[in-house]
Amino acid sequence: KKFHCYHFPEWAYKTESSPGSRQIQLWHFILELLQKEEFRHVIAWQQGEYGEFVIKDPDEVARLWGRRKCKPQMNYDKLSRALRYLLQQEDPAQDQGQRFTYKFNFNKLVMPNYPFINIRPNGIPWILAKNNEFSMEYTVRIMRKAYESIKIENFSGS
DNA sequence: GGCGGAAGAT
DNA sequence: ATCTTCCGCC
Repeated sequence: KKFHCYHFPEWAYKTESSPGSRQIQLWHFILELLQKEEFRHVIAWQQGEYGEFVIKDPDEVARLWGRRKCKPQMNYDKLSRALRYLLQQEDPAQDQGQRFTYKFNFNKLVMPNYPFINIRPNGIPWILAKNNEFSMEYTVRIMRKAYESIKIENFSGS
């Protein structure tokens, strides 16, 4: 059976890419679950638009989130409220989704958290080359590499 | 189930 | 700022 999944760059899944030493952020936690095979019955990428995912077991996702944040009273009602805040923030014009489905906007949500990319207030990214000097060419090369790993890939499996 | 205002926590 | 909690409304 063929299905597709969304490839986000590896670094996006890593805990270290969560900004600073702050607490785990919701988008990052969701991405973590999405990445792991063992949670595919709980949450999974959805076919459709890029970044779309379905929560198959709302209670379980809420339980895991609550455990991670040490909030034993967490439930899907509260989790979904947080998700609504999160996704509204990245795309206020987002349509009301289907049941249990949400959509990440990778560029707006995850890209600003790329650990090596600095974003100026004007939105222009920059990366320092190894000699500690700014190079637009280097910046563009790294950005392109990051974007290339963002693609939909077909593969076989169960 | 899903939405979003309002207030509270960190 | 990023949720958490609570809740009325559809």
